Amino acid sequence: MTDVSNGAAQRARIAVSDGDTGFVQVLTKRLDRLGWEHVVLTGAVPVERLVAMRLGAFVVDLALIGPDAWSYLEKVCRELPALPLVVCTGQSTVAQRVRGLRLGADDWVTKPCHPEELIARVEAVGRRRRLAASVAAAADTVVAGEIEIRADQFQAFADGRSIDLTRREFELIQMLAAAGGRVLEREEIYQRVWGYAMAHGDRSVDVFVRKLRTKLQRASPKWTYIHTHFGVGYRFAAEPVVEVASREASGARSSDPGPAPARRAAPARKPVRACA
Amino acid sequence: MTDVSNGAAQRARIAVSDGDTGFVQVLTKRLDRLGWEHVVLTGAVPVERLVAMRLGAFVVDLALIGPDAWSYLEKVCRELPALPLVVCTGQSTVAQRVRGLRLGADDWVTKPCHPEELIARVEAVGRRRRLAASVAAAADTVVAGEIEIRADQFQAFADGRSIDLTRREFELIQMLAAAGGRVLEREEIYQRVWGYAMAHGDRSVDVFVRKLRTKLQRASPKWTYIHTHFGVGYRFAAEPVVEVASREASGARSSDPGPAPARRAAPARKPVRACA
DNA sequence: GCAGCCTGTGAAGATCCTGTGACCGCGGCG
DNA sequence: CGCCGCGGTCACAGGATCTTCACAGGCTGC
Repeated sequence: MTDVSNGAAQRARIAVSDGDTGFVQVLTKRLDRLGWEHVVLTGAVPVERLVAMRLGAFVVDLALIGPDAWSYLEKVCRELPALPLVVCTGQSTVAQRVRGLRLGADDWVTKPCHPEELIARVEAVGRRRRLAASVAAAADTVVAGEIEIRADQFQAFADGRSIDLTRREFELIQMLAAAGGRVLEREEIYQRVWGYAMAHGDRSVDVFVRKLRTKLQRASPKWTYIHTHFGVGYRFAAEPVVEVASREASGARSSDPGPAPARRAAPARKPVRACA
Repeated sequence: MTDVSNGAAQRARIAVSDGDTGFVQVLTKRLDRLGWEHVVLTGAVPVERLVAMRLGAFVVDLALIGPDAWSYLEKVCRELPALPLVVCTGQSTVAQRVRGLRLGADDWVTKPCHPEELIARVEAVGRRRRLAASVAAAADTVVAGEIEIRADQFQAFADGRSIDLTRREFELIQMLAAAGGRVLEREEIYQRVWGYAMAHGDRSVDVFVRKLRTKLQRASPKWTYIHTHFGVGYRFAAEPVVEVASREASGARSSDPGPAPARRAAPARKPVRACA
């Protein structure tokens, strides 16, 4: 299982990537006094290195990144959704700020800016949790039921055969599988897989879940992997399909409606259903 | 148990407390377009009312609150630590902003400010909160009697098996369980779970309590969890079903839906009531 | 013991949510 | 240039869930 993270929290480690050396100096002095560990970066550090740093927060000046700033920002947000990220720039337009925030930045400050405020903002962002939960599930392989999700191949396999997932499908299943059986709301799923805020009414998640289910079912008919929680979202968990003697029933969700006084005791234990 | 705030919910509901009607108008129009539910507040709304609103975010202009702004802010942060809070003001000094952020505000924007940016910031805060919540969710499990209420699954379990609660049912039981054994009046329950004032004569709470009792009894027959306080409301507490050694079962108003129409048994005593 | 309000039940609709299949635009490839 | 795989959007249909009602039985207060 991939999952989670470092949870523990040594001292807050913050990375600052900014071109204004004077500003950085004042800032680091202040951080020192507060007992924060800090790293000063001087350019676009590859995301993998960021992951390895186990940061507690990341302050970045887009100007220092160069022309690829946006894609860099997007990548950081995608790979490290749990990393508190504060963008710090000189001039910037409303549109830029909105774009950055929607991509996943947690805050955006415009210089000139008082170091104390920047620190307060970083604190505010990371306040309630000190988990550099690197979803960096990146390098490993997850096995669930009959399938195997290999990050290094961007593909999932059943019984050794590729399931032929497209890129999005793969990202979706990987994200779900990495959640460790928790129910994830559509918005969270969207945010993590697509990398930006979900528009109201967007059904993409549902559609891809269907595509995934179809392929999974074809590859591994005896198991169900993605469960719907009505009114909430989806949950990933490999569960064997309990088939009551009947024939059909690929459907899965169906068995027992509820308070129904009649039926009961068919399945010795709860199989697939979760909530709905 | 974290508090209820915005469980996870329906459409994002945001409260805006700002004196600049023009700004508010533009903002609400924008929110409408995005499909967000919104409430406009015109002054310092008591924290209890905020709790009942089940907000997904709160934008507040300190100037509108008056001289007690700071203590108000502090109170809101203390009572609703999970509520995404964005302060919005006209002029402000670095010291004020730092103070506000330290107190618990998630962001602080200074007008003039483009509505779009404010919205993007609110979204960013909400997103961050949600991620944090989902990680912390694991710890958010309440156990009572034989059942276990898991926030990360939006579901309750008895003996490891899902009780198949629907979303509302789950929110209701979670809310009741979070009350720590206090008797809650219907109105309060309704406010907290549904998020708005209960219409006179609305029986929804009763209906859902029944549904819950039915499912709980099916899953855990030896315990009673929801107790009626006649003329008052309901109280959640796991109590073993008192079995009178002899024949009849304790009458307990929630006796048993199953065999139903048959038994009646003079209730030797009412085990359920407490004070009323 | 009686009248009157309060709560427990069941069931019928009204609503909202998710599953589907079809359709479109894009970009890579032959 | 046409074909094809992939992402993304729509509108519709089937269900699941939520509300609302009407009725019956159980408390309370007198």
